[in-house]
Amino acid sequence: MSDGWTEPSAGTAESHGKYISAIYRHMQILIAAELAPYRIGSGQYIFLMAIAGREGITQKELSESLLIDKTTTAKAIAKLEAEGYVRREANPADNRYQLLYLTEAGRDVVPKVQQGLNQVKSKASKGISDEDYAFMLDLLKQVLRNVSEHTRGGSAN
Amino acid sequence: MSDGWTEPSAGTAESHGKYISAIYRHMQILIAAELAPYRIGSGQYIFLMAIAGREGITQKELSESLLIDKTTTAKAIAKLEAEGYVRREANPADNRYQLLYLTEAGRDVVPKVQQGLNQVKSKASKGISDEDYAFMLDLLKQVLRNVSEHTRGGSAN
DNA sequence: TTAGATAGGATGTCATTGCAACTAATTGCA
DNA sequence: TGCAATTAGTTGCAATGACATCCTATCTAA
Repeated sequence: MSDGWTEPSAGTAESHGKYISAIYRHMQILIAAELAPYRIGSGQYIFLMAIAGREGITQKELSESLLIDKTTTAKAIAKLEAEGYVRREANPADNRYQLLYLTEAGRDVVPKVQQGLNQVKSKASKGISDEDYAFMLDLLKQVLRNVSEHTRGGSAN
Repeated sequence: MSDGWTEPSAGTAESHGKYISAIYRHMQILIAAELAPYRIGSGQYIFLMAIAGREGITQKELSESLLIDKTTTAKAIAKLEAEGYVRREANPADNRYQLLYLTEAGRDVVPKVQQGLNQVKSKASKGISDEDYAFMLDLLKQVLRNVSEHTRGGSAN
């Protein structure tokens, strides 16, 4: 649709990449600002919420379900642990891995983080109907499936 | 709906954030791999294409139209210049501005980069009809408008 | 039992990106 | 005219995140 550069039939036209990237960067800023009071960065909240959703999860499982590199996971968990929100517990049956649990402070902060995330979500989805929003999520899921198939971290790391 | 954690009416339910972030990260990887032969990273291609779309643009204008911080722009342009794809020219009327142009090598590489981006786009949009894709883009644009309103870089940097 | 394979993690390095603070050039107002 | 404010761009620093590589613990097979 005329952006300056060409557009032969299907393939060259406007791509989601530009918007995905811009939205991602702005969301990072909004979330970081929202969670700064709890000393939780935009790179950690997703792990905190995932652990809240299933205590006793391992780093490997986190990496797989969030499609994030395991070393990134390791560093984020280390930060959450340093802040006192997450606790590691060696699995007595297999000392190679450690089970992740929330601390008291972690359990206290999770609802606040959830609220902050809701703030950001409601800002971001203003002017979009629930149906349209749900439809967009479905399409984004399809895109994610497509792109994660083509990268190393597609299913594991 | 239903991911493990709560969902009081509208606000807590599944959010685009998770998908945006995962798609962004995987796209970065795909694009970097696609453009590696030309020594153009995932952080530079968007500037190259924007300059191709309007030669003589300034860094300020790039930052505004791409919604990217001006310091990020400065660094990306420096890399493109170091690779010999972009050339800076001082504006004689106002020495604060530098006008950006493609070099010969830049003009040569642009179609190849466009092709690489098309590759990535077609991988990413597999299984999505043109209509649905266009609809998704519209929704993403709305989300971007929403989030960019709330950050410093909303209109400028 | 022990060598090799496997798996969870940790560490070092690099690219992308944003913010604070700075420089240099231009503009505007007294 | 002259100095303060504005504007374009740069530099230093920090956070996010991926990849390569290494360490250690566990498991498998000879």
